[in-house]
Amino acid sequence: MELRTLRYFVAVAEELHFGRAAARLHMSQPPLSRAIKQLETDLGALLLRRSAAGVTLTPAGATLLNEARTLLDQADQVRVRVAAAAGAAVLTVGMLGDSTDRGATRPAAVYRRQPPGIEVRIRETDLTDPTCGLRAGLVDIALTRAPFDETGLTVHDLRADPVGAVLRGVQECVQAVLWNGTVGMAPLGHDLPGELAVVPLTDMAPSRVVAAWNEGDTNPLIRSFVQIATAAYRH
Amino acid sequence: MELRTLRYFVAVAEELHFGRAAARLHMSQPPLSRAIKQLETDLGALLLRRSAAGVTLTPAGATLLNEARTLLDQADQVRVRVAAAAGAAVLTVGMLGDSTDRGATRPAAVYRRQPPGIEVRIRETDLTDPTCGLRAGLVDIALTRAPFDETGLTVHDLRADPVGAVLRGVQECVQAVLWNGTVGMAPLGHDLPGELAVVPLTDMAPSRVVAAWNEGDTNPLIRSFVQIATAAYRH
DNA sequence: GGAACTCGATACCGTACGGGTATCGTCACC
DNA sequence: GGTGACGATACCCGTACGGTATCGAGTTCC
Repeated sequence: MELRTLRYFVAVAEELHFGRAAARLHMSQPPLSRAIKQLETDLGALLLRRSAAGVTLTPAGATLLNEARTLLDQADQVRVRVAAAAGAAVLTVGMLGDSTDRGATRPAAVYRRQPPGIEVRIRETDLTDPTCGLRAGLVDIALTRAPFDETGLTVHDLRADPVGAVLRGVQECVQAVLWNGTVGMAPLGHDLPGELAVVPLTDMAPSRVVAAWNEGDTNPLIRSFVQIATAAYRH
Repeated sequence: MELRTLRYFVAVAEELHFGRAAARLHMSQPPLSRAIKQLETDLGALLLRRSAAGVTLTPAGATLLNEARTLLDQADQVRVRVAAAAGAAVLTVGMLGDSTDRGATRPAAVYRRQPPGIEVRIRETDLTDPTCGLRAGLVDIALTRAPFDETGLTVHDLRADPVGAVLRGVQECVQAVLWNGTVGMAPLGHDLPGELAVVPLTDMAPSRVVAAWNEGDTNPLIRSFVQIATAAYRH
């Protein structure tokens, strides 16, 4: 029973679907199945009932889901506390305007609960700099949207919004195409002003919300922040 | 940062000596050094100061020692709670008379603290059956002394007492050798009746206190009991 | 009722990491 | 300055983790 295995189990137990859980964990389904089975033999208990109707939790599985969540939370806090004891007490987060809603509130709250006051500074930037001042050293970590030039940066996917075309009417479309060769596009899942219509585009790569930081950055708060942000961006 | 790595760190932080910690973990020193270094880069903090005078904890290391201990304790309790939820609620422990002092009290106490009352039954046996009725199915796990016939059993070392020769006087020795080719021997670290003297024997394999259980036994309480017993036998 | 689809399990493979032994570098300490 | 102790380094090997391809069972739909 390792923390990684518990993360796997939590994913499966929350999705109740091996395929989706594997996608969420950025891995393929077979090793995930195997890991869960190993966890079951290790604990000596059946955790999941696999049936054609879907995956359900056994009593042991339900218990483990609760326990594992708190254990993983505590493990995250261990990282933060050690970082604080090591003296790294400030984390500056850069954000684009359009993701302000959910991105930073939760991680900031988690950090503020830590005993030795770690400071999280939020720096909002406009859309002209997708890296929110990462390269300039203005922020330690950026919550932003791909794609952008990733050289020298480490990028971690947080969420993939499907993309839709923003429309007002036929004339508008024609005008838009005439002007710059395309119609307006926006990630779905947001509320747009009332008179606008959005048509989902299925054959287009979804818009990725990502966390990015400078490749060699040793600030230990980055990793824990990414973990918390990952959880926060999953509704 | 995995639980295994944290166990490694706790061992080193408690021993303040890589070699002894490696011995305690039943592994060699180089991979242990490497694992600790990896943990340090993973956490982004220096945990230990290595100097010729010895190993000392940094502030970050001291914090991690505390945090890791509680996290590992909680991980052990997760195992127990899952086992309880799966319905395995009874563990019978067999013990030899001479190890009663420390073996079972601590694990039993830990188990009694668990919410869904897991029952730990203690069964003491005399020295005629070193496996305390393991093969007969009378107990789930035995705390006993090696060596004995280990076929079909899994054996886990808990402690290695150096062996001493028990003496009263020269005549006694001579008599003993004449009688059965040897003098009396006993593991050290125990209080013997006052008039007896004990001479440590250095060239003799130490007496191993071990936990043993039937090889295919799936009772999930066994593993957590072994972990707790291991900790309890280290003073 | 059979064809197609869904989804977890299985088989198999390559690599990476965790473990081992051998050895080095560097301090204390005679 | 020689020697011993101890952590770091170099190197090797086996396991185990993650990958792709495929199977098998169960549901759905025509």
